[in-house]
Amino acid sequence: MDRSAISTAMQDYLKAIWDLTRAGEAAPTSAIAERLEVSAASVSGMLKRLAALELVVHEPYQGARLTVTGRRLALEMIRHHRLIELYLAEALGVPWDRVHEEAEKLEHVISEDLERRMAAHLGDPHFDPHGAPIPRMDGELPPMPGSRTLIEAEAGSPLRVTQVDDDPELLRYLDGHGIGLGTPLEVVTREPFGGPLVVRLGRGECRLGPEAAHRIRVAPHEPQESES
Amino acid sequence: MDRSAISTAMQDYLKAIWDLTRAGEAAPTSAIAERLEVSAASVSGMLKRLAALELVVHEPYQGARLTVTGRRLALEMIRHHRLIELYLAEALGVPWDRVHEEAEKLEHVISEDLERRMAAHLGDPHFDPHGAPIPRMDGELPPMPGSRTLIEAEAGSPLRVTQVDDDPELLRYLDGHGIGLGTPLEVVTREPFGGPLVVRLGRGECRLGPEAAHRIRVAPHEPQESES
DNA sequence: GACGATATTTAGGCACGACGAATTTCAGAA
DNA sequence: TTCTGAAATTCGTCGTGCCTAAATATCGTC
Ligand SMILES: [Mn+2]
Ligand SMILES: [Mn+2]
Ligand SMILES: [Mn+2]
Ligand SMILES: [Mn+2]
Repeated sequence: MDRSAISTAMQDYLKAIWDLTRAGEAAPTSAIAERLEVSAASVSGMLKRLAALELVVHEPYQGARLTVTGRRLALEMIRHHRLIELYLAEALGVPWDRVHEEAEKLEHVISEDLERRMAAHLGDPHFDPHGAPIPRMDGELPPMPGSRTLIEAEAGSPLRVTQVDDDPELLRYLDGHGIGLGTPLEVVTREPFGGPLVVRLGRGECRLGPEAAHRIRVAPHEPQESES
Repeated sequence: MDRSAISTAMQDYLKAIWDLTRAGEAAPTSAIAERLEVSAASVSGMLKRLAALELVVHEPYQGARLTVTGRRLALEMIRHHRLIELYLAEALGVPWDRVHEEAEKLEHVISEDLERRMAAHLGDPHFDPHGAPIPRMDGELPPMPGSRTLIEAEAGSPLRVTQVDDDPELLRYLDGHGIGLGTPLEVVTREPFGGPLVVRLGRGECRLGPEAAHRIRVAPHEPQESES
């Protein structure tokens, strides 16, 4: 079973299910429907087809999980997606808020040869422009740095940005505040009741809404590890 | 009318019609069918749809021509195709016998922004890896060097290869003989009755079948124009 | 004016994926 | 346990898109 045997819509379903099952639980029909912006009826129908192909296990009313083959195909698409995002950003200077949309189309049509050439050109990278890990060719994910959401981070210790959400609007918002991957920062105060987070950035400070802070992951910053 | 309004199959029909009408005559249904490997009935049906969209003019039983809009869309796809071919060859080292297949899929999904970035990266090139002209953004074709088929070339004068056919098999054959774009050569003798062509290449000679020679275009070689 | 080549129309098929409405199942509250 | 609302599934249908074989029509030529 290789990807030419399934449609691009199926490939997108597999990606969504992979993501929704990260935490270990089966992916509910409604969650898949919301993610892909289709009706629940459409999802039920597709799950049946994917189950017939043995790409998912579908326990009716209990959600869906990927089979080994389904996961392989999902990770292949995710590898394509993230490699393409990084390639576009690095080689062609596409800004990080536009790479996702482009990759969403290209991921389904590049050949395995092109995938390998892009990876080689980039030095077999481990992370995409948003800090998400790029699955290896063998289907393994590179180890992630221990990280937490900016919401969960304790105030007063040095942090650096390790990952941000895909959403173009968020990315442009972060650009406007000078926040990118690797940016060192520190939580100054967290206002209660969903108030903004005050963050120190270099010498300045800025306020981030909790919606944004929830979509930024940070890890402890080790200043002695800086280079150049 | 922009390309997102038509399917990739329609885009491929427009490309085929553009190519078949190069010589000025309308494209016969059967020629389109052969080119795209579909039945004549399919072509008649598609021509009707394309005519309804005012992308072709279809005089029944008299073949099809592109309208101004149809030509614009065809040339946009051809520009994508040839730019992608060159980009893959130059930036990623994809051999010239594989770029066509890859471009055939990518041409339909890249954004206009990506098209511009690739072109800029390549310095707004005029020719693809096979020597075919790359339509400009405004839809004009760059001037071609005066050239003729190797079959038609007179023996005994210095020539250089300016264009070759897309066909992967031919391209690998040429690779095997050390023939590429720009290669200087000279026709030594032409055997009659469809016999092979004897060609001098550097200090060696080689024989080319007429099928191959027909698909290679050459122009007079000007030795004084060599650089480096 | 008939013939063979070419093209079109007709009628139907198939893959794909989506949807609304009706129905079924589940899980938690009463 | 029974009820009930949320979640999921099934059912019937639609729509797009493209293709084909067979029947029919047209064209150019002899
Ligand atoms: Mn992405
Ligand atoms: Mn996709
Ligand atoms: Mn080509
Ligand atoms: Mn194509």
